[in-house]
Amino acid sequence: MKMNTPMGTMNKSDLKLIAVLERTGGFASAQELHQILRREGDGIGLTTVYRALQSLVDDKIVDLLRREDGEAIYRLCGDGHHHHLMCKSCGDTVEIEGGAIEKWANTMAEEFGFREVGHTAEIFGICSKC
Amino acid sequence: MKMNTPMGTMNKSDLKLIAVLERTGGFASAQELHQILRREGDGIGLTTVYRALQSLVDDKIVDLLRREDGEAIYRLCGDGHHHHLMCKSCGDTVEIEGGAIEKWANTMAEEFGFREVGHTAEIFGICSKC
DNA sequence: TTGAAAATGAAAATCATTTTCATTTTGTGA
DNA sequence: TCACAAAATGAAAATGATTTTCATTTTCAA
Repeated sequence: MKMNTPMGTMNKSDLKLIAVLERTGGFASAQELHQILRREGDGIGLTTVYRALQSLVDDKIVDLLRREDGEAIYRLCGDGHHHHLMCKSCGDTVEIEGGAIEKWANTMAEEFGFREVGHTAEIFGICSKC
Repeated sequence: MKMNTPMGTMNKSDLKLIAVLERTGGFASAQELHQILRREGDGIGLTTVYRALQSLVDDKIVDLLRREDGEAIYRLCGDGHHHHLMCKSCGDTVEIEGGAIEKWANTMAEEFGFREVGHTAEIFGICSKC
């Protein structure tokens, strides 16, 4: 059990959200996560769900992506930086290696004199099942 | 059942939006496009802007992407595919080539059996001026 | 035990986007 | 040219996710 996180604090709500995300194991929106917890008898409020997710994203414990309609969806991060391949149809996602992207981002940023560089890169399409 | 508007039958609003997108040449949200038109003296309504953009997206004349906050942003499809390097501080943006990304996206998608593949990739940091 | 800080949640506020609906514009056949 | 139906328009209301406000409860160290 982790006693201290390097960045930010971990409270009960954070842990609840992590637990649900672990259990469901995919992407889910804040609204969906809230419904799941409610259905299980937890009286947690929607506001708290949003706050917990926000803090988990800040601490890089969960990833935030977007559905096609713009709704935010969350998922536990594995260790290290990675990217996603998401099916537009069923929402299935695969975590993928992005070594080429890291290199590309750093090269470009350096070329234009940027510092404190980050990047986003996601691939989407239709998976073989759909 | 109504079919998508064929190239020949575009209405005034569609053309206005295309014109603005051509002129500004990058991404813009519906709200921004509306403001630009208003500023230029066009009394077009926000509803019409949304409707025109929707129909242009349906007709594959413009692309729809998402900002980090989930807001929809639009750009002409014809524009060569490129990516952006944006300053987190002043908002300055540089368009950059993404050949490496195209290759990466296609390779990954193929490996996992995805089709109709698209991708997003943006870099952000602090520019030299800031 | 106690008081301050952190956490919580209900309700209100925001904000992009969509829907409704009454009105205006446009195109077409007579 | 005229009449009229279909298409286009926009103001205002509705929607839905997310954020903010604020009063109350919980936690925790002194």
